[in-house]
Amino acid sequence: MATIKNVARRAGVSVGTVSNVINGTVAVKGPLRERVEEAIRDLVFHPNHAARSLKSRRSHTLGMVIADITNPFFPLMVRGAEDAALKLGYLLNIFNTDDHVERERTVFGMLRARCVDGVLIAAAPSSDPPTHLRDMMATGVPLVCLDRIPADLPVDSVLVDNVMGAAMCVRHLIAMGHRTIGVISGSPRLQTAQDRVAGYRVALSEVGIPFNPALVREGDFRAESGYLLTKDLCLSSTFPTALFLANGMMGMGALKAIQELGLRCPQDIAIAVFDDVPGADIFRPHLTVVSQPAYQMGYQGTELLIQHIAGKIESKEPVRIVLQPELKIRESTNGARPRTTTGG
Amino acid sequence: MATIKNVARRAGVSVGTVSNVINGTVAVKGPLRERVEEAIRDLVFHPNHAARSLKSRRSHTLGMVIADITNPFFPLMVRGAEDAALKLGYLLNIFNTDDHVERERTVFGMLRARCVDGVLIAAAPSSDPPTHLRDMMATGVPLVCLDRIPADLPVDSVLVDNVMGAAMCVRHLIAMGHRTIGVISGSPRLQTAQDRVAGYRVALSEVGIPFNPALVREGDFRAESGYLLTKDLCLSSTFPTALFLANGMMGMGALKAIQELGLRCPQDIAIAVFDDVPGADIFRPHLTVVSQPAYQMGYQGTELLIQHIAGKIESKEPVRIVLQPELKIRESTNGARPRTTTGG
DNA sequence: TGCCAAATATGAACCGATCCATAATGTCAT
DNA sequence: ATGACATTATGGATCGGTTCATATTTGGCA
Repeated sequence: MATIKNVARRAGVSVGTVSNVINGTVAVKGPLRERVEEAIRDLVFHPNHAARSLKSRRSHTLGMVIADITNPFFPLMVRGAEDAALKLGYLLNIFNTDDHVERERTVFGMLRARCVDGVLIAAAPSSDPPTHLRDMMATGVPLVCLDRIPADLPVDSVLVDNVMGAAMCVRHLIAMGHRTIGVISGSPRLQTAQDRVAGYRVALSEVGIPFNPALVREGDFRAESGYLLTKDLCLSSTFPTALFLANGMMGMGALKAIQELGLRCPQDIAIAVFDDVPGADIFRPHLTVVSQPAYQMGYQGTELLIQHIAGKIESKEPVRIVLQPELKIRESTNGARPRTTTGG
Repeated sequence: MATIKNVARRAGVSVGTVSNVINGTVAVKGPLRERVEEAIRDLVFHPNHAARSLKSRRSHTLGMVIADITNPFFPLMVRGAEDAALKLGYLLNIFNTDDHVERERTVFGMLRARCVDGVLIAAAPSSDPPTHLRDMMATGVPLVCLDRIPADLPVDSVLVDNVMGAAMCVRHLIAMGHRTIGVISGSPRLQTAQDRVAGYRVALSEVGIPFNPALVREGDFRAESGYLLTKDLCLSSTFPTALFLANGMMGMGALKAIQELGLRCPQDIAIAVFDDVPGADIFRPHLTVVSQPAYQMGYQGTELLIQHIAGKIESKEPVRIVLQPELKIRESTNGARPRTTTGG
């Protein structure tokens, strides 16, 4: 591997000059510059990253901490973050924690040893105070939280407006004439799940429909629970004409349940889902969803983080970027009025 | 951040001794060792990674080059690689190239600058000779190819036995009594696609069924082509009783086509698919598949790479690990004999 | 033409580890 | 007690960049 000294010798200049050409710290002009650039090309010189970050104390590397890349929500987010990072000259180190706080702590130790310039994290839900996040920030390493914010931590974040997304879904169902709308939520320990139920209630109250606890089921964001609870709800006495599922996997489960119950969708029961699902465009009926801008979340989170690193943000207040989900109306809510209104 | 000098001063020893304690290069004994360890703990000392790799010329970092993390095949592979890397004290840098050879070249430049100790790559298909791979190897950076091997390159690799997997699928269909078996393949430019058709032919020839070109359709590994070609094949004069789809996305498309044609699966037509698909366990009929050990591929590829880095492999011959796919018999081929045999 | 300030190039110190030649210490036989 | 040898600790050179104080060149003006 060619070093900066080789380049300097070949170009007949000092190492300092080569460094200046590379970094543009000081303008190097005319023939000198050309000779240096030629030498760099001839020797296929790549500045040694270790040497560079040793002296400059910046690694041009970001840490990204997520639960699990095999969870279909994360690849898009990671891709967005990576595209932004690469565009701005940074590189991403990805770590899976499976939502274990202990793994998070371990990972943070590594990030520190590697001198990452900043950290993106979709933090694990935890009742403990997030001391490792706080410590990292105290060390002066900028942090951006994606999707979830730990309680009581003044930190930059990029979020989806879960309340709004859920409300968009339910408003749409209401606009289609539904009045008896069931909801299958996630664990109330997750802020995300709480917000989506809140959005459901907002939409109902806007048009004066009273909240009916008998129409609510608490799931766990997995297909199986969507399947079981949809059956449960459809076989109960308060039979809904429409269903709002708080996440995509449960939406798939609901679809399966409805098929097995011999119900037609949307004629017998309409379905709207929070979160798009791979394969949703293959099976009938195509699901009406609000889709989360996961790619955007990764991309904008990374931009924000790098702005902080570059010191381009002076505000002492934590920055919060709230992204709007997008309602995609498809077959599962469309083309039929509810039974109770028109007889479907 | 504490440095090794701080630790040395605090423990009242030389920096060399601290280094020896950390790396175990030379055994440091008794009270000295204890004092050093205590100082390390007190100062929460993490050796600076940049300094370390500058001097030692090893970064304990691997590059991983894939097409696109949002393609559902890759997350499992990445997760496998990451788990193996972390276990062995390495860290993974992931790069998406979208299968563009030019991006691959750019990425290889970065990998070089970062002094990665080795590279895992699921190489983009290309007609050009893979000079960047060759150059990287010539520089002494070990390389392991995953899933696909560039032609004419003697390189370590971990592969799935595509011929065998396809043959397993088709043998199973034959065992269920089918004789007229259609195949929807991928682009013949992909070795993978070629191999899967080869496996199809192997299974047929084993039992003396002649190969019938009229039963073959060339798809492109996307759901849409599976959908269109399944309709095409089912409406053609050589109506198959069973179908082998060369990848998962096309399998989803086939399922949709069959539903729309009003055919029952497996009674009217059986389906077997290469490659598992997310959501395959939700929709009926559940698809019979051979699933690729993507996690294993990442994990074992990384182990192999690190063995090479550690110089534990002396053989000059490239190592090739061939993983066997697993046949998962589910509803789409089960529980019914083909029409032509039993009248279904 | 000569002088001074501004602009530009130089090279040595430095970042924080590793590693090796050398020094110091310890062990044992004589 | 002493020399010979093995064992262990030391400290300085080194990796390849960046950076800044200093040296050199350039250009404008009297």
